[in-house]
Amino acid sequence: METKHDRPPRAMRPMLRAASFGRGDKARVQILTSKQQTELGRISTEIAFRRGVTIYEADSPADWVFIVKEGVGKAFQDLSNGSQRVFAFLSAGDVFGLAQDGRYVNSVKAVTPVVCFRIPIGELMDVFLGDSGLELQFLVKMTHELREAQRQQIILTRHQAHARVAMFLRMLQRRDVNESSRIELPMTRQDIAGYLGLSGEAVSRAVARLSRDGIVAFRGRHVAEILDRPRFEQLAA
Amino acid sequence: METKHDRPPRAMRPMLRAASFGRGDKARVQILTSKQQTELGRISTEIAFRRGVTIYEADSPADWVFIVKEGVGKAFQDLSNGSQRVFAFLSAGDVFGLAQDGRYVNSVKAVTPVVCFRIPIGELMDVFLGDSGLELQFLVKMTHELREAQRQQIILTRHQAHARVAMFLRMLQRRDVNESSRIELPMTRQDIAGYLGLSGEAVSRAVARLSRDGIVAFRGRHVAEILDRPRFEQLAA
DNA sequence: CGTACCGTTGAGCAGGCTCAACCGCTGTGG
DNA sequence: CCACAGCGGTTGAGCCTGCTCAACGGTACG
Repeated sequence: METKHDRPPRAMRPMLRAASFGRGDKARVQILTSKQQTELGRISTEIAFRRGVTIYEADSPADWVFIVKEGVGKAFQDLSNGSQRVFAFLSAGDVFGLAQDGRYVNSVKAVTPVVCFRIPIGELMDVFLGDSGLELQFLVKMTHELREAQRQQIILTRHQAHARVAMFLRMLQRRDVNESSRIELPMTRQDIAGYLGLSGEAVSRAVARLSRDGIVAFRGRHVAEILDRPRFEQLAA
Repeated sequence: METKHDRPPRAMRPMLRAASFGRGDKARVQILTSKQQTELGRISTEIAFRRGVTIYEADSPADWVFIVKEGVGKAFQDLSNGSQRVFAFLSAGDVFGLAQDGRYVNSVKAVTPVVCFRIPIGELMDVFLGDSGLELQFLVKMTHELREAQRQQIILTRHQAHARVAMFLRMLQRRDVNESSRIELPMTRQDIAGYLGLSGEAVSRAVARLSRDGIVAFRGRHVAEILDRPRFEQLAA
């Protein structure tokens, strides 16, 4: 390494790799301009982690955002059954640490030795809030969507069909403002099957089972009603 | 409905619903300020879709971004085996249509009658590009991540373990700039299992099978090499 | 009122999970 | 230097549940 400059050379500055919105690049490429790199570099510090080290734990206060410079990390959650759901392997140019409710949602560990750029979330937000802030709201929204997608990945790794359907119902319930026990399902069973990664028949049987077990009652095909909330929550947990 | 104003009343303006970064709200709430709503309203037009109508098709040119005002839609892809993977059910306050490479990645259909705010992508980008544009790159990145998560959902609904492992290997291969047939796997088999939603044993057996079938050779535990590219691509498709 | 498609139910099959034993590597302490 | 403990990985046996194929019933829409 020939780092003989006071300011880090180009290769030492943060990279963000992604496919862009516009026409042109389909590959995962660097999307920051040199100027943007400098701006990020100004507010970030480099930090190294040894292999196997926990970079942060889920639910801890989210004070920093990280960008991977080199090495590989994993973002994961420990599930109640003792297994571990890995959401992503993080490598050079990946961001992690964008939080929800001021806390990290995943844990992150170093799979190999990892070097990151660490950015105080407050300073990053200061940069973002420069103008109308509209864009920030879209960023928030996409981050939210990403978390939803991760939650859905958990659902998809659940094996029991009736548990998947219960999680699906709870998702719909949460989406409404009023969390009544009455849930509207405007979509078809096939749509649900496609969403849950099940066959249509499996959804049918799962619905029948929830009904038979007295956990959820179905008033027609598009309305569900939670009967046994404790068992429902346990299934959907 | 009492729409007697020239300018749409508050309830008629775009909403974005999400959980925010900061401390406070854990629920899915409106995140736009009144001013931001007005700004969006200025560049958007309302458009209604009848139930069952296709709002856009995957791979078609992405000229608009949509925000759901009311109703329910689904974002999906038709898979090669004839089934349909549903990535999300879209309801009030959801955004869709942020593209990759100038084209939509999913198809979207109206599950119920749907009303959307439709925003020309060019005008939205003009608003976003107001200042440094740094924030936009984060938006791009998170959108990219979301697509990755969706791709992973497809993997998770693949039943055959060796197909999942093949898709995983191809993902790692694509991540490297040089798409050589030699693939580094720094993570443990258990990490892979957690990522693919499989047991550790299933990963072992899948690896053994790929090896036995002459599709992939494993040089130690952390290096794979594609031997039969056609069959590999077919598996990972 | 008719015709699709959605939904339900049944029978049989297959692939992944669990439990369990064993191998091999690594790091540690006697 | 060697013995051992611990963990990751592999392999085997048996069970479980979701998929496939198939037939039938119901609903919604023209």
